[in-house]
Amino acid sequence: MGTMNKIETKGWTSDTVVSDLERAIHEHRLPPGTKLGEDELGDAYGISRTIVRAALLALSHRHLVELKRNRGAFVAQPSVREAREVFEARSLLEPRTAHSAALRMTDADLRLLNENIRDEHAALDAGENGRALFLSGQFHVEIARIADQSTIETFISELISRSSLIIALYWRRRAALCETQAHHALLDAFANRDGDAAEQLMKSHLLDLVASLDLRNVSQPPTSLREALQR
Amino acid sequence: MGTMNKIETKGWTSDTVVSDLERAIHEHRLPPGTKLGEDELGDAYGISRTIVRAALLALSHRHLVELKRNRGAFVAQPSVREAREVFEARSLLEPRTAHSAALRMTDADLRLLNENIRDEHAALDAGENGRALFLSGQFHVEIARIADQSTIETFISELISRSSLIIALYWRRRAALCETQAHHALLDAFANRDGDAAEQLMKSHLLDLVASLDLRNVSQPPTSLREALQR
DNA sequence: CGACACAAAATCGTATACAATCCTGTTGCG
DNA sequence: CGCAACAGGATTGTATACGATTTTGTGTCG
Repeated sequence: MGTMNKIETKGWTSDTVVSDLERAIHEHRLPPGTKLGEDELGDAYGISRTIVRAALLALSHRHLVELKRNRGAFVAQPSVREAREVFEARSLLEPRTAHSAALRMTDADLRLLNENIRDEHAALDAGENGRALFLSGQFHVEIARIADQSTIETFISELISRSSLIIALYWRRRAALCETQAHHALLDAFANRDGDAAEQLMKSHLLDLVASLDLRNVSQPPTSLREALQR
Repeated sequence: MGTMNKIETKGWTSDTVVSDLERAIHEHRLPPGTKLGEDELGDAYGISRTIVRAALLALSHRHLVELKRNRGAFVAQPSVREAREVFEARSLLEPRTAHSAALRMTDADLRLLNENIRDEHAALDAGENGRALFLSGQFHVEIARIADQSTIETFISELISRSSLIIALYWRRRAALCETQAHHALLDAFANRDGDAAEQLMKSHLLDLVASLDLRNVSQPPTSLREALQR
């Protein structure tokens, strides 16, 4: 367990490390609370701590990693409070953005979204739950891209990644097919260029998501004895 | 002009440097396009380039600074496109947030907002336009704080700072008193705990702001010959 | 005189060295 | 035997050194 293979693809820059780590976090290969040692990451990617620190700094600005002074970097563990805030922000941004996207939707965009849903289904069938979760998030980011709002896209992208952490911590049900259903309904609205329908569907989709979480405040700060054994 | 005094307050950490620079940018003491040399900043604050780079990285993540590889860091110059996007994002976030804030408003909050408006007016009278602009932005951030949504507050705070850059680049009118008027109207709605009114006022306030900008696409990429002499 | 080539200076990119802090295991004392 | 003090090791924080790239200045040739 102490060994960590080197990723010999070479050419790792700060940004690519960020993308790689973000994806690993998003796919739950790096669960909340995981320690991200600087030397360890440096060895893994074959780069010095300088680049690693820049990457960790970037991830901390996106609230995916928590930096504790003189203690190190850890995959973030969003609180119940933070979870509610993230979905509140999403509910302000995503419905209206879906509306805009529906009006700008091209056939190529529709094909892309369709492929996304197909891949997600395939991943689920193959038991690759992490990849499915990632693709599910990409669906939402893609909508912001189609809406042609890169600033909002940046925000949504961050919120999606944080949502993945929230799901890792607070997911209740195990039935995961509700996701693809909602996305399929959205796709129909997009195909019809029906902005109002898309907006409404996105709104209820987000409500369903929150409802599928267990956000009761019970045992909120249980992570008191130094993060409850780091996990 | 080549001299730069050292800021001898000591105890500069990465975050405090970020705050200091962000405020300077927000107040237009550092106009868009200004070069932020690493050695220069390091000397100014009495810290090494390591900390400076961390600060510049943070500012670049907030889109207040643009990093050009092997060229250096520059105060960002938002494009017309980006300007529209920023205000689109604000129009999605701020009205509903103002609604929430109105319902949670305490008397202490009202006093704070009132003081803010008073200070802004005083700054304007004293000819401190930069400080007035900063306070004007703080008004909006404060609303998000009162709404008790720190995630949204972070987004709005970034958008406000970026708006300051946009104003520096695209401001049209010189009459600046429209600002305090709108804020005063909002304060009234807050005092009445009237969420709907606050939401509506915020929405039109943002529309007024956009209307006061000159966002015609004419001469959009005039900054072609290496940023048109860096300014 | 103008254009190109080359050299020098300045600035950024990355790695590494050293200091500071924290964690852990051990020792000594009550 | 239990607890506190201390020492060793590990990890992060910061500064600095060095290499890479860009910019700028200079000289030569057409």
